[in-house]
Amino acid sequence: MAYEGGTGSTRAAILKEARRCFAERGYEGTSLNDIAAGVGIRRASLLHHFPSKSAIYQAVFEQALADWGERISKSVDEPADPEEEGWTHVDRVLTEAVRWFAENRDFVRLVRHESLADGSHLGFDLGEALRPYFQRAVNYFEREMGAGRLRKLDPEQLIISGYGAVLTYFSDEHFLRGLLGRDPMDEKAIESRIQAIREFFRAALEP
Amino acid sequence: MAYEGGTGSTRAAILKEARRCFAERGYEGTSLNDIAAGVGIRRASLLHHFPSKSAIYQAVFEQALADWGERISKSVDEPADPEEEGWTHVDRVLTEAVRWFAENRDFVRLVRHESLADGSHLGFDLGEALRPYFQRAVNYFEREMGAGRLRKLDPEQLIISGYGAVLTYFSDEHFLRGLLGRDPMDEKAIESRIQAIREFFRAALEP
DNA sequence: GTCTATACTCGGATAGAC
DNA sequence: GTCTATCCGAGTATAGAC
Repeated sequence: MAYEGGTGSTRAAILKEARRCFAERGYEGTSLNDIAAGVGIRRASLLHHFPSKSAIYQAVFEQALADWGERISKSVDEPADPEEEGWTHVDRVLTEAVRWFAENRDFVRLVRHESLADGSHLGFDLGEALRPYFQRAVNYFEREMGAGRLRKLDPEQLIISGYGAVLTYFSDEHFLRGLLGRDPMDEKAIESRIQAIREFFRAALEP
Repeated sequence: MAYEGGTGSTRAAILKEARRCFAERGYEGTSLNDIAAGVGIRRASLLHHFPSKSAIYQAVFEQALADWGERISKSVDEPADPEEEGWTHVDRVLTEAVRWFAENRDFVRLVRHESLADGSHLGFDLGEALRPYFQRAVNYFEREMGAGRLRKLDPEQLIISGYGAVLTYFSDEHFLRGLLGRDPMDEKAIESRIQAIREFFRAALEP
């Protein structure tokens, strides 16, 4: 749990703006001036709240991963018709996940920048940190495929493919705008994307 | 066509090393010192061959896109059993493409860094530059799906999904190593990946 | 074509006044 | 907690000798 002293609001504002900047331009592409300007304070004042640039980066990730963990718990554990199984269950979790990514593009771009880098700015390994979630998903698919409720495919490879197919759309906005010649992030486009992902995975997974 | 004067070999060495560096650490993460050290000359000497850092970056992309165009022509036009159609054709082109990406990971990482960025370092829009290839693929899928030789899905969305699923594996090496707990790029792992991609798309596309 | 030397800018970080 | 002032290193780019 992060320390919350006196005026936590400045710290929160810094984290918010830093997340935006790091997501947009990556670690090297973001300067303390960029963050400070967004918050409305001076560069030196940032370093009253955090000891260094990389400390800000790490704090942004701690918060982002906490949000992610909370969201996972909600979607996978909590509600859910208990008889929900096979494709119906996958479809619901997938759809909720895609909607969350669409609404949290900063998170997606942050993760993608870090995945593409060599991890030297983050104090820990992002892949290792996400491995428990990954393993849980692998176990789920193994069970459902073994029971014949989903088509038999390699679960690890399936999840990696899904990860790439889903996250790329929301991370590479500028590229897709050029490729498609239209705005890939307006409401209608995002809804089309969600439906396309659902149909694609249904075609691949329904036995 | 790029100018080739007297000692083209230094220029070529610079481009080769620059491609490696930009692919590994992106535009901001690469310094002229990094490139110069790899070539075995001094920073100032780079600027005898290219007017600026961004000019080197642009030249790297020109060359990379030329390689890409050449490769596309070979695989799509040239050989091919003329009666090859439907999934059989897609499978061959897909497999050849994935193998090429596996062997040209610098190209993949270069493209992904640029896709994730806002395009301000490149003199042109990468998405627009690739649009003709994209349109050609879209037209192909429309034809085959219309003829009932492939399952009907949205062609644009399908290609974007494939783009994300295929390229992510070869760009996010460090992340995948942490996620899987093993080397995702050894020969066996890559062969498994290729087979998994083929099976996944076969499941989704075979009518 | 490559080098050294240098100019200039920017980024991260610290010291100390208010 | 925020500021100004300052230090230091790294980065891009240029000038000019060899």
